[in-house]
Amino acid sequence: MIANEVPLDGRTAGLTKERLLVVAGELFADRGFDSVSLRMITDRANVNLASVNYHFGSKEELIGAVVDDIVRPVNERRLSLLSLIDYTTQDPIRKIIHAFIDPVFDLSDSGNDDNKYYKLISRCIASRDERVSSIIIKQFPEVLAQFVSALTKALPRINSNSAHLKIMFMAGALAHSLFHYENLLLISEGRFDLNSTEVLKSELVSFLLTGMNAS
Amino acid sequence: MIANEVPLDGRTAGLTKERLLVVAGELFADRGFDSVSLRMITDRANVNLASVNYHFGSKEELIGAVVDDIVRPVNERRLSLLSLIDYTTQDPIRKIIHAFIDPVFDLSDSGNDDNKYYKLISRCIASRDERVSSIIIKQFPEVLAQFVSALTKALPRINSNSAHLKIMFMAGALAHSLFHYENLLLISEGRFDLNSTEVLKSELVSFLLTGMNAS
DNA sequence: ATGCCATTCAAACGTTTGTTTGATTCTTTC
DNA sequence: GAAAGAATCAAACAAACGTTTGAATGGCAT
Repeated sequence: MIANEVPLDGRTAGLTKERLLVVAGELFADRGFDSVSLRMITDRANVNLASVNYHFGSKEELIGAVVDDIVRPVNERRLSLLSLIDYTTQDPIRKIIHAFIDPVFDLSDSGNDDNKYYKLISRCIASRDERVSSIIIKQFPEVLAQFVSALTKALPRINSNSAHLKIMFMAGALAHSLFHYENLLLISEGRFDLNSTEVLKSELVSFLLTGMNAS
Repeated sequence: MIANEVPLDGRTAGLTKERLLVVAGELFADRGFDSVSLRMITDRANVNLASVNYHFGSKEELIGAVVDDIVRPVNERRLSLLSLIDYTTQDPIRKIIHAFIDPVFDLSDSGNDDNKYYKLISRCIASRDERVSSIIIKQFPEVLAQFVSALTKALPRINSNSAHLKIMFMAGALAHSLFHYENLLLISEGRFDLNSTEVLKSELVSFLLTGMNAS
């Protein structure tokens, strides 16, 4: 073995597949799923074109794997955080909001300024692409139902329609602001001191917090 | 002349171009810009394939025309409504919100349940596609700046960062809820009585109204 | 009627796409 | 070390794409 390649888990198996997932994620985050060809992905990943179909079966399944890889952990974390909430303590609504948005903000790209995970997850949340929403649609109704239930516990007087919609508003504000975070920095031309997403997050929380309590 | 085709305005000129814009808008709204081929459009519009390039030059310019056709009037209406606001009267924030969202909700598809304009405009708002955002990006900074300015007049204590972000939150909540309105109805399986977007709109307004006033 | 210009049309163009193939290389196992 | 299996590779595949072409068609002014 020449060993000029970095082994991942002993065998090279899994290395190519892993690289494809990573690189595809980066490109999908930047340009969307359709605009990125398999050749772009395999070139950048330094793997053979055929390896996509070998490891994943098709481009669609690659997209599915990339989306599932980022959406599933976020939704699992959301439900996990939600289940920990004690509704007898103060400010349960704040905790509900954090349960929804923290797993997204916590997607760290090791301090990188243009966080590919932010772009990718917000692209997924906002997507109406059949290939993406078919994955989202499997998980989101459960997530939505749980958060509606949580909101009802925290605000007994809220009705179901209103609760559903408020969760959607939250999802939209989250996805949109993260998605266009870069553009916002560009437009502002430096007038903005949002050097980290911390400001964005705290503004979002206070915005949502009052919104949730709306009549 | 066999006259088995329906004439529109005496001459056929303009008919084809108009039909292309309409049909392309419908398909783009449903499936996005990439997934829709020129052949789908021309088949459904009953026009020749080459007419797209004849009338618009390219697919990209067709997309641009469709997007501009829906985005420009909305933004013009927004600025127009915004300029009418008297900040000495009560509740200027409510008027700001209405100036932003009403032009979108007013995009009527003659009472059609699945309003193609809603889908299309929300797709545009949420899009990061270069071809779309290149059009959005020309208009939105001005719109954003005007609304930030308006928000500052209504809430003198607000800072610029916060104002910018709140406009983005509003845009996100608006686009996302409109975009997934159909899905929301599907998920709810009838439990929802959102038989019109009126409920959505009033919930959105009250949500945004309190959110804008957040600390 | 004739010539002119705009429009439409069927057909083909060259690319690019995702996918498949069959041979080759590497790794593991006995 | 040889056989077996997994993974990689260059090459080619058919299909779909946006675009272009050149002829055919239409209405309209002269």
